[in-house]
Amino acid sequence: MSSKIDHKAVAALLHGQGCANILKTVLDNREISSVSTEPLINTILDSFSLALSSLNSPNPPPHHQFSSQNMARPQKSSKKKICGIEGLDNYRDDSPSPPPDDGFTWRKYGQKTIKTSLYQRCYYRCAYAKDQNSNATKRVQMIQDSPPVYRTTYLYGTTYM
DNA sequence: TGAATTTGACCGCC
DNA sequence: GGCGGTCAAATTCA
Repeated sequence: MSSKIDHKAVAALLHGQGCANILKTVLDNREISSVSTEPLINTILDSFSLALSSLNSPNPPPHHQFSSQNMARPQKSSKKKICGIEGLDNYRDDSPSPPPDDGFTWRKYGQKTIKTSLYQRCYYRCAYAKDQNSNATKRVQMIQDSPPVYRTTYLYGTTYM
């Protein structure tokens, strides 16, 4: 039980670390004028809040991006072909650029044109999913062209076979 | 040559 | 039947 919570906390911390790296890159490149840093800062703070909440309580905290409530079709995504998963969590992040390094190594396994969107959605899976017994996946989709906005949806699934 | 990516097909849910 | 998500073979690249 606690291992599940630890995994979620670690995942949230890694996500926050990745966002911090992105923020650092943005600041290093003086991209402040073209890229808003506020969403990144909020994401970092949210990641820490999520991690702390995961450590303190098995129940996820209310969260503006913790998307059970904002996901368009959360039931479908959580049911599809993900067998034996407990505590499947979604974490959504809208950024001006796709995160180059968010703490995980991702391997792309699919790309689809979404009916309700003009842009294609890319599907990534943790490259070490088997080693870490993790079903973490993420979906990256451009939702806006100018200025570019990429919606990254993380799904942290832990299997107990 | 091995690893990563691409892409069409398949599966299950609504 | 339509759609989104995943699989797996084919292709590309270092």
